[in-house]
Amino acid sequence: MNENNLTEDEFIAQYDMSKYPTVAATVDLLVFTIRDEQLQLLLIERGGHPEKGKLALPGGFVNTDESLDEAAERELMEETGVSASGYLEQLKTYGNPHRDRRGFVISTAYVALVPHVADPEAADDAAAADFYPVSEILGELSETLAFDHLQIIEDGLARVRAKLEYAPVAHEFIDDETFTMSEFRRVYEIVWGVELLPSNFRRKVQSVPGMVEPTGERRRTEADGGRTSDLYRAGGAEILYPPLRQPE
Amino acid sequence: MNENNLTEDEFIAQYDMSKYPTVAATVDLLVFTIRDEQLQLLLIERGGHPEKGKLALPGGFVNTDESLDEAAERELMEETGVSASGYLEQLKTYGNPHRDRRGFVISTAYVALVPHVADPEAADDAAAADFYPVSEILGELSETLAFDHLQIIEDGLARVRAKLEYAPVAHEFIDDETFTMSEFRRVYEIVWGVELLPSNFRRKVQSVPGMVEPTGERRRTEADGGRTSDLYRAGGAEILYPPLRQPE
DNA sequence: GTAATAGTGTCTATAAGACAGTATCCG
DNA sequence: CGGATACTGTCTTATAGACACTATTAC
Repeated sequence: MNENNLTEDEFIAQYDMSKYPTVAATVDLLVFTIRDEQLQLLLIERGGHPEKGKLALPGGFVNTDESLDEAAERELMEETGVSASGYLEQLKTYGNPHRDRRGFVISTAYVALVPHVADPEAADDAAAADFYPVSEILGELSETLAFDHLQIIEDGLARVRAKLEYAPVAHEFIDDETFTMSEFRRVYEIVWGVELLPSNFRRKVQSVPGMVEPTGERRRTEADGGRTSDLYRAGGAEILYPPLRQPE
Repeated sequence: MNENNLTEDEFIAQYDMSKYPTVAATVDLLVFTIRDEQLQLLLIERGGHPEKGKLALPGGFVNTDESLDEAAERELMEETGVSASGYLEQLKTYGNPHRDRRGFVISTAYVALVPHVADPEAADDAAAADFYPVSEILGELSETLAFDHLQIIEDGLARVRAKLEYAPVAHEFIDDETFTMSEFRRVYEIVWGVELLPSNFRRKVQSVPGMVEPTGERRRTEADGGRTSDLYRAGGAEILYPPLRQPE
C-alpha cells in the first residue's frame, strides 16, 4: 500500500469503493396501531416477484442521498400519510445473504406506533396495503408471510411490549392529544394482552414522574351512564422510572 | 411492468439488482472487557485514510457469502481470538450517507462481552489494537475518535448497562467458569459504576430463578485473611425475572 | 488474639396486588 | 331510583435498602 504517501483528499479522490462487495439497502416498516380493540400491523400483499401474493412488511430501497432514518420516515409517510413526529425507532437489521432471492439485500426494520389512521391506499407498486390483527398474523396468517418477515414481526412485537414498560409511548396509539385513564389503560391491556386493575394502574401511572399530567378538563364517554372522567396529556418524561412492569 | 407474465424463476433470472442503489456493508465491533477493575473497550488506531491516526472501532466489510452475524463473528475472532460462543449481539445500524467520506457505507455495530483475553496483535492492516478504559474514551479521548464512533460507543455502553439488568451476561466478563459472589458483584459495580451492598446483592441474585447455581466448591482469594467463599456457575435462565435494577 | 473477607438475619421503607367503598353520570 | 363508569382508600404481600451480626481464614 502506498496510500500513506497521499493526503486524505488525494486518497479519497482515487478511492474506488466498487472493489468492495456492495449490497442493496432497504428499510422495512412495522406500523403498529390499535383498531377494534386489537393490536394491528400494516402489511402489503406483494404484487410482483419474488414472493408474489404473499404478505410482507411495507418498505423499499434506501436512496443514496438519505440516511436510514430518513428512508424510514419517507416510507412511513408514503404508506400511511403519517409524519414521523410520533414514534419511529430502528429495530434491527436483517442481513442473511439468502433471505431474498434477488441478491444480497440487507433490510433495516423500523417500528412505528400510529393512531387510527385512514385505510391506506394501494401504493404505486400495486400492492394492496391493509392492517391485520397481530394475533392473526402470528397465527393462521403466519404461513403466508414473505421472506423472513415473520421473524421480524416477532422481534418487533417484543420490542413494542418492552418499550411500553420504560418509555412514554403508549399515547402514540391514541387519536386525541388528551385521553382518559381508561383509554390509556386499554392501550397497555391490548398491547400486553392482559387485564389490569384500574386503581392500581392509575396509582402507578400517576406516581411515575412526567408520565402524564392532568389537563384539568373532564369528558364523558359515549356510554349510557357513568361518571365523567379526568383528562390527561402525555408528560415530559423521556424514560419511565420506575418502569411499569408487565405482569409475568 | 410485464413481470406478471413471468414465473418467479424467470423473473429472478432477468433481474438486474444493479439498477437499485447499492452500498458498502460493514460491521463494527464493540468488544467490552474488564481489566484493572475498569470497563475497557477495544479500539484500533487507524493506519490509513480516511481518519488516519484516529481511534476507531475494529471492523470490516461484510463478504457476500456471509450474514451480518457471521461477519461479526469472523471479525471478533480475527481481532481477539475469542470465539463468539459467548455474548455477541447486534446493537444498531448506522447509515448516514455522510458518515464515511469514501461513499455510502452503512455499518452494523455489534456488542461483544469477553473475559480478560491476551493483548491483541496488530491486525494485518497495520492498525494497532488496544483496550482503553471506557471512562477515558468518553472523556479525554473522545475528540480523537473516528467517524461517528463516539455515538456508537455511547449507545453500546447504554446497551451493556441495561443488558445486565435483565439478561444473564455478567459472567461473560469472568475468566473462569466458576466465580465467587464477590467477583460476580464486582462486574455489576464496574459496569454500572456504583457500589452495591454485598448482602442485598447476594439475596437478589439467589432469588432470581436460574441466574446462578452453587457448585458446592469453595475457594480462597489471594488476600491475607478472609473466609473461603462459595463458588457459583451461571444458571440456565435466558432472561432474569424479576430483573436486577440499576440504582437510580 | 486481630484484621480481613464471606455469609446470615432482621428491621424498615417502598412498591405492587386485591378489593371495598365513594362519587358522578344517564335514563 | 338502578345501572354503569370513574375515582379513592386501605389492607396485605412482595421486594429492596440499610446494617448488625456470625463464620472462616491468614498471620
